[in-house]
Amino acid sequence: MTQVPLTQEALADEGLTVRDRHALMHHEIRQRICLLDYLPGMRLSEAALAEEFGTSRTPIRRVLARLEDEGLVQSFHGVGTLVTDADFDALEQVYRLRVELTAMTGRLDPVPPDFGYIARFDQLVLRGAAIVQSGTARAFTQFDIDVFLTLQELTANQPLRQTLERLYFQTKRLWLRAAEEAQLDLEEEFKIFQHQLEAIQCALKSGDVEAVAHIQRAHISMSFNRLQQKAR
Amino acid sequence: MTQVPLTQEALADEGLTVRDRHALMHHEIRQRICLLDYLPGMRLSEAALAEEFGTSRTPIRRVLARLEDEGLVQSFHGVGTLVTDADFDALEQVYRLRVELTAMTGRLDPVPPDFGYIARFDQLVLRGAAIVQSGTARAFTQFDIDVFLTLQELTANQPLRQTLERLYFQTKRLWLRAAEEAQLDLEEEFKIFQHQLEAIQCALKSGDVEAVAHIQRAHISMSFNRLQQKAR
DNA sequence: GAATTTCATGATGTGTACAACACCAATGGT
DNA sequence: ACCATTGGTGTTGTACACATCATGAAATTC
Repeated sequence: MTQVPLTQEALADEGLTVRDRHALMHHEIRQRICLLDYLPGMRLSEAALAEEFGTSRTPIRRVLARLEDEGLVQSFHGVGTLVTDADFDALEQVYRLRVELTAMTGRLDPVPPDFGYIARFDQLVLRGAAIVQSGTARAFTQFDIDVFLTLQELTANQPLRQTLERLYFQTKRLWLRAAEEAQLDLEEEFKIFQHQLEAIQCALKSGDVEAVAHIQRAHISMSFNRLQQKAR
Repeated sequence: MTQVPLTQEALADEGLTVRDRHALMHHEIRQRICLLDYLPGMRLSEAALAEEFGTSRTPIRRVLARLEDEGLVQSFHGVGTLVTDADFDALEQVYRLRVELTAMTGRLDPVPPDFGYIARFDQLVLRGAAIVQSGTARAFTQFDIDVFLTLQELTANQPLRQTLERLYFQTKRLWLRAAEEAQLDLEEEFKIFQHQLEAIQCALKSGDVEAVAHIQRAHISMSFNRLQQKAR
């Protein structure tokens, strides 16, 4: 798989509204931060990003301002826009809130999965099996993001989804960072995640959205515990 | 109490960093929306706001973009920036999430109140008593905002506070709107709120932050129920 | 030689002109 | 009389020049 400049192509596409272009750039930069392409502390140049995305600084600044509100970057006048440090203690609060909110997805406006959804999830399980056998930490994270976004569809509560998305991307960096520092047993992590996927798959087929939420909650909580253990 | 142009004075103050100016304008415009100075559907002119705050459109646009992320306004190219409609059904989700999250403030990183905090809360109770006797819906809402922000200090969990603040300002308009449409018994609402304040005061003095959270939760839930009843 | 000052450099923040777009009223044709 | 077209007007979105600020290296002074 080669690194294609998909963002430039996508932005060159016509028929995109202003909102879409903004969302695309936001999504792309956020993903780069969470995949550690942009490491914590790294300086993001507005001018460089503007050139890359084929626009001026103004739209880029709007995206960066949003990312700043979301806690992923921080701008300093005269210095630059820096990727925030994924501090463990500070993110513990985010993790704990995520755990509670995830459990809530089963109670607040759950969406019963239809056949198409279950089919898509089956595809994800297959893709996960491939990663267990031969996958990098980065590919796994990318996969984890896709799974998360798919599971988000099971809640119709928009503010809950929006909040969970913010929290997810704030914490996700922590895992990948620990993995790259070899603090985590990658193979074990893959297997655990795959087991979780299969459990969710089972719950989905019985239409039990609340069970899906509980499985997720347990997984997030345990994942954080493993992280906490290895960090000390 | 006269309408003083406090924002212009505050913005004219030196020694304010860029962040502070941004926060001031954000706070001011958000408050105007929630106090229904800017009614749902009303068009906010960037140029007019820029002139009022003594700046150019650029910083105003940043504030409006943030308000758009928070769901209070929505911008349309070539049309304008409109205050979002406080739709009841859509905000029901927000209300329900608020109820759950408020209960969580007692469990996630509660902050035991010190003597100074209790003293400040006593002041609030006194101020509330004055509103019960002779207060407008607007003054009450302003008071409610201050109480909310004070109670927020009882949680050290930053993301939880940030989330609750978003949700609070999204729903607060609904109450004031119903009150102004005379759907609510104002005097009754005042008394109920004052009773809640005194209950919280009692809980604070025994240092039971979790009880404070539960009282809040119950109040928010009941307040929404009264709103729901009167709306039909 | 070390401390201090100065200044060059590059970053974000701001102001402003212009482009893109939506709305509406006036106008012309049918 | 009605409809389509067209242009005027006001809005948000974008590009760019400039202001403001922080940083570090170089020059200067003691």
